Amino acid sequence: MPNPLSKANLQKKNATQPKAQFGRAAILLAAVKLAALKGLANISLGDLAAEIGMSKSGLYAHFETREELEAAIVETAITILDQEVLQPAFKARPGIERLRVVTNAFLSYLERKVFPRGCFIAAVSLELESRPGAACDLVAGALDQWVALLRQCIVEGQDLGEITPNIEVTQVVFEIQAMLFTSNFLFVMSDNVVQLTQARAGVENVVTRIAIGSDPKKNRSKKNERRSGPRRKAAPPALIDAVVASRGITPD
Amino acid sequence: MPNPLSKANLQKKNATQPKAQFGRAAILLAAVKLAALKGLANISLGDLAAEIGMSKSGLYAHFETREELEAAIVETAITILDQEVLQPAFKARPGIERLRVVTNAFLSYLERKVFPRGCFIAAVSLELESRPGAACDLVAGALDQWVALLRQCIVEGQDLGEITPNIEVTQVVFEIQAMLFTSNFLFVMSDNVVQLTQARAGVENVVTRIAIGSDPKKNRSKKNERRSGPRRKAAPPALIDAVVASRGITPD
DNA sequence: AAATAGCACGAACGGTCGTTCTTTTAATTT
DNA sequence: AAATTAAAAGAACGACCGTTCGTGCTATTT
Repeated sequence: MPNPLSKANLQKKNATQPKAQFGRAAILLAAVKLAALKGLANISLGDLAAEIGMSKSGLYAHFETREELEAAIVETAITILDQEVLQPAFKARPGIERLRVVTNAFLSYLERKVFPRGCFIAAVSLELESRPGAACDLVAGALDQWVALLRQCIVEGQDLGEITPNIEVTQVVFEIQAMLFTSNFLFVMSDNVVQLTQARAGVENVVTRIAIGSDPKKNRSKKNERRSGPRRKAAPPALIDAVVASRGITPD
Repeated sequence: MPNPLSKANLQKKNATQPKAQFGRAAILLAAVKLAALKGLANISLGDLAAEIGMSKSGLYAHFETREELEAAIVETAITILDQEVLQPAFKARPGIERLRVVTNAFLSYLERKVFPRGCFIAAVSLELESRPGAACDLVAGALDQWVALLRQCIVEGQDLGEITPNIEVTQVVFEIQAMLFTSNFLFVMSDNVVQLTQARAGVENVVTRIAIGSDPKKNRSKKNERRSGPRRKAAPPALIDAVVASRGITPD
């Protein structure tokens, strides 16, 4: 029933506007970026809508509720982390080699600022720990996957004879995680790549301690120049920005 | 000009209520606890007022604005951290001994849950990093103090001949900080004291690597049974709860 | 050509937020 | 005893929040 007297009809505009046409993916990428900057709980639908240039109510064509949006944001971020860090690790050779690949992949992912404020999962995990729901379950699963990958590297190294069987694997995993996790924190706080280098050296110190057949006296600086070397090129632009730009969205 | 017809007069209650009488300190302790649970930016004046049983407007007798309240909260938390961790460290003997004391003090401060969700400074530092102001400056100063203390321990150890002069002090500080910081994160996430033990072992592994005159072959499990032992007693109740209770405030 | 379905809009809702103002009460000072 | 002061209450404000609703475009399907 078309009503020619409706308010909307009275204020009809030229009707030649581009009518942007957003998709779930474009919204989610902007939302992930915003959530990384301000925290998952601190994004408002108004801010998000303004960021991508659409109205608040328009968002409800894609997400039934705010909670569903948050879960979708976390899911998107986990997918990015998976592509950036976990997948490259799974493609690498087992053992210490894989450990070095995951280390470099994670630090590169920090250096390139795939997320504007460090690892997204680390940023939201503390916040979500006290707020159960779908989003919380997703990050818990991602954290489990992450720890399992590190543990797998150590056990593989033991099976291959690279690593002493006489260690507490859990302790080693803790120390490696400590290097990477703290690197994330300090790099965000200081924006100084030295924090990334120190994490690399810290992991290497742990590896030296548990490795078999490496002279424990003085081989603490080189030794990984070719295997994990090709990853040290000029950093491409941050993933989120790249994808968002490719869709013609101007975030700011 | 007493107005006997005022609304307030009409709903006058028995007027024998205790009229609690709060002070800045009592308000701040409850506020610190609330901020530790929900994040500094996520406390509302209404929640805080309800928590301590007074009205929102009553808070404005003590704090001119919300920002001032936030700064005061951070200042209070820093004072607690200082008393719990830094002061005991400064009283200890220099060098490795002091490093062990600060390590144990920090882990004990986590275990006793002085703050309900781990180290308050660590929790709010990321949040404040993107929100300049008085509160941000305070945590930045506290972090600097913390790093300076760890560095001081290492340098002292070198001067005393306990630690090899042939190391990069900054790298060692990074690794020690990594153990403690990650312990904080994982302990909050899992509520499992194993994370504290692993941090202690991790620090000890670093110390073993840089120490002079310690047999690097097999002394990786005991060796700190007496020096840092006396601190492993039954944990007293959390500081905040204790102080709040002593003032007769029932938080929940 | 007509009907349908998916996006996106503006307006409005009830609720909560930080803040201000006025008033009452209790304690202290004069 | 009167005056002053500080602590706290209570009501109200404008702004913003998530959400709903009715409507209008535009492209696809019938």
